[in-house]
Amino acid sequence: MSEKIEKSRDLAPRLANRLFFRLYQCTNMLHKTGTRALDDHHITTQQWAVLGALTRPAFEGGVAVGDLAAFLLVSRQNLTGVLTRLEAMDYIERAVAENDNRSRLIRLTTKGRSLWDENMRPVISDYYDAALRGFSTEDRIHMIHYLDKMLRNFKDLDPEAHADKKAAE
Amino acid sequence: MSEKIEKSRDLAPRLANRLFFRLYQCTNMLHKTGTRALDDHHITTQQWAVLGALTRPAFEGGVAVGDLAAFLLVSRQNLTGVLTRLEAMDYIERAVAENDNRSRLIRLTTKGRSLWDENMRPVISDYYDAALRGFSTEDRIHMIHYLDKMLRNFKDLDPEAHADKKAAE
DNA sequence: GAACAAACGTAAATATATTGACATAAATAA
DNA sequence: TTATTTATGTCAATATATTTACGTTTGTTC
Repeated sequence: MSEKIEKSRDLAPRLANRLFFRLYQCTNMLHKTGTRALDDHHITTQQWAVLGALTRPAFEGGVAVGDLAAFLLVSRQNLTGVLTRLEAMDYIERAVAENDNRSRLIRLTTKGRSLWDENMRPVISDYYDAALRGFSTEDRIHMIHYLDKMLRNFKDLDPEAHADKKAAE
Repeated sequence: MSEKIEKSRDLAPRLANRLFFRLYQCTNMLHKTGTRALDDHHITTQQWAVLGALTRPAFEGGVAVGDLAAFLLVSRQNLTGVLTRLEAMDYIERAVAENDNRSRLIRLTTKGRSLWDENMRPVISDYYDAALRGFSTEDRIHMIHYLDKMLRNFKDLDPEAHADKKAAE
């Protein structure tokens, strides 16, 4: 009995280590294979994330830079770089917000919308199918649940993230 | 009945999208909060991953650059950069392998070992506790299982990764 | 109206990320 | 012995990442 307790106490750090290492590896592969999947369209995974976010109905009228950074959980400066390159490719545009002259609303252009709907969507769909092969619907839901929970914990660790608790999907 | 089937078909892409977006966000936060957790020691998350890997018993005698890159699933060139900075801080050393003069074995220095054992370990432990708050042992095991499975899928997607299927933990 | 705060662009410094490519030395295969 | 392959360092180009900081404009509070 006390051996069992001792064993399970010894197990937890190893599991945590293993879990985060796997997460690290998975992410490395996500970026590698994801970017490659969209090579034909010269879109990186971060650009993919931005474009995907902009397709959301809630962002159809445009989203402020700061809000988008908070949603994606990246720094504003880095996002600015990504946005600038997407703008250069005519996939997004920046517009002055009507109710606040300081604010810039980021939104998809027609070209960007077309890229997403006609070029990226099918590739992404195939990619997801391959990456989630063998995952049942229940598996997916469970994994989302775990990632959700972890994300909440990360946000609790980060003082700046508290103001953005509303950034739920 | 056909409505139910239709509904579950409609659900899968949304779940996949949601899952990968969560993964993306989690990773962004992992790097952000993880690096900050080790600010006192000026260690980034990637350096953490390298140092952690080098503490493995199997790598005690040193590990070749290419093997380490394959283990961590990062590019050789990027790893070289990380290693060079760790070497500059005297946390690792490179040694010519005995049985192959072309090969460089990467291993922890005494200083690196001490950094890991005495400085990083406690911080990491606390960090993991916080990041995995509310996760039971079973949750952790399931999460690892899912990540394992996904990693396998990613590797299947990547022609170069096939040679490294042995890189299991 | 003055003081303060916020939104964004920008700059700087540092670290990570990839791919493609090349050169050199060493190991392996023919 | 020669031809081929391999391990690593290096180069180049591009893209992402963070933090700290500053400046300008605009909005909000007192």
